[in-house]
Amino acid sequence: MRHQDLEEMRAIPFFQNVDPGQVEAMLRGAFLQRFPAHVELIHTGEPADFLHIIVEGTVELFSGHRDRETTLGLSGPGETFILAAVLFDRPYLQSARALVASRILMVPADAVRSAFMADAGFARSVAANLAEAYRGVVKELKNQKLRSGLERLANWLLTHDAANGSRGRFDLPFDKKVLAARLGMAPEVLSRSFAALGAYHVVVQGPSVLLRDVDALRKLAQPCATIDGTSL
Amino acid sequence: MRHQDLEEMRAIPFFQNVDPGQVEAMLRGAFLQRFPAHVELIHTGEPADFLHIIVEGTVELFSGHRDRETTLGLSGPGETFILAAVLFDRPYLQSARALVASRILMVPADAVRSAFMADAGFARSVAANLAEAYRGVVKELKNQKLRSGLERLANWLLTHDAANGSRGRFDLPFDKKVLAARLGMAPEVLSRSFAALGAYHVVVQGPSVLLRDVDALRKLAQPCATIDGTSL
DNA sequence: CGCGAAGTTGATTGCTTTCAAAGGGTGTGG
DNA sequence: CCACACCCTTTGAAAGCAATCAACTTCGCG
Repeated sequence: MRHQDLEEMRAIPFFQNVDPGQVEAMLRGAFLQRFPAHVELIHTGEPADFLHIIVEGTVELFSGHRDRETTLGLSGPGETFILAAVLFDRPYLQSARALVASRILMVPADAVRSAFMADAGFARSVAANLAEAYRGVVKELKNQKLRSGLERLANWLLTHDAANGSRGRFDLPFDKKVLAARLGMAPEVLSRSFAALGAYHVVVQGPSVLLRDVDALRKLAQPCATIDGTSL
Repeated sequence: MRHQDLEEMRAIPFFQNVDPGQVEAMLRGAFLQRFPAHVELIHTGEPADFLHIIVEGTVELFSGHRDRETTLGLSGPGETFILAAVLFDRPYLQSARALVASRILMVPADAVRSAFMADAGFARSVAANLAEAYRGVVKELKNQKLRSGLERLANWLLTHDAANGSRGRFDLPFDKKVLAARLGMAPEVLSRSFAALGAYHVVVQGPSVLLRDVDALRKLAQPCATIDGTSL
């Protein structure tokens, strides 16, 4: 790894408040890898050899069973996956693929476990990361079980708009196909849902989205602090 | 708390490999409370004042939104909830109610946070607990999104039978209403699903379940290590 | 013996998926 | 530069799984 890269890696939030010696030890055996779009990074059921940390890009977490497949979440820069499996040497529960060309820091699992055992600061950092991840999945489970597809879309639009300056206007950050998967619906349903949101003055043209009546949309969506989170 | 109770509390797995001084500090401010059935222990959205540890009984984790309600999981003796919220002083994402009369150890949140900051062993114990909880929710999300109601029931039956000696015969540990909620379906649907499993030689009479053809059931259920877990 | 909750069964509705087909944009190779 | 292929997206039609509403039965318990 280049010196400049190393410095960038040390700045990752996950490594803050961790004994620098332990960070060095983890980075020593790590790879900073570039992956092209669509490449599968890890596969459900395999042993957890590396902790992955997204430096740049977007990753889709998904899993299949029989002939079905479902998207479990999207992750962006600064986020890790899949820490829980790496920590206790368990098989991955999810697969991951790069949605766009991405840079991923791959830290050997045993280096992570060593640091976890040796350094209290890192153990706390790990716990914080796991706590956030846990809360994220719980929110997603509630989102899925308590809302209709239309409501999930409405809330995603509001959350995404808020995260982008509340201008009531933005471009979708990825294909509608991906958004549909993120929201847990078939692409056809997303298309129909966008059409249905016309009644709430949501105007969609290609990737551009215009929210002309945020209040009406909010009334439909009923956003909720214990469901709507910070994930993509 | 009585001396005998204190000893029982110290034996909780969650407290193993933790500095005894920190355990004492946490237990000092803790309550060992008895709750009758149906009582709500914590409520979604409220601040996390206590870490709850189930000593005896069964607790249902659930949450509501608008006029809907969904069960997110069931927990039994030895399990904690909701650690993630307590650790970082965030609002509960889930509500909890006792399904049967239960004994719950309630540890003040600030005592937990103090121990977490002071003791590396406890920090690791917390991380382990969160990792298991995280994996549990991911499994549940996959169970919900990748399987039909009938498949969820079939797998629950197989898992529960295996956890009880694989005798192909057991009694339901709680009302069918609760099982339906656990599996994410309306009680009527559970009833119909049981009827449908007659074709696989599943015989149900009241609370008693008889699996007369485990192979056929397994073929339908297609159990999977990355979905089927250890939860109730 | 009767009340009430739990469970079953039937009928209906609705959300979502699936299958099918067509339009639209982009990139490549001729 | 155009033709074509391919994928994304949309729209239409049909089918399915599950929720809801309603009525009836069963069981436990006072």
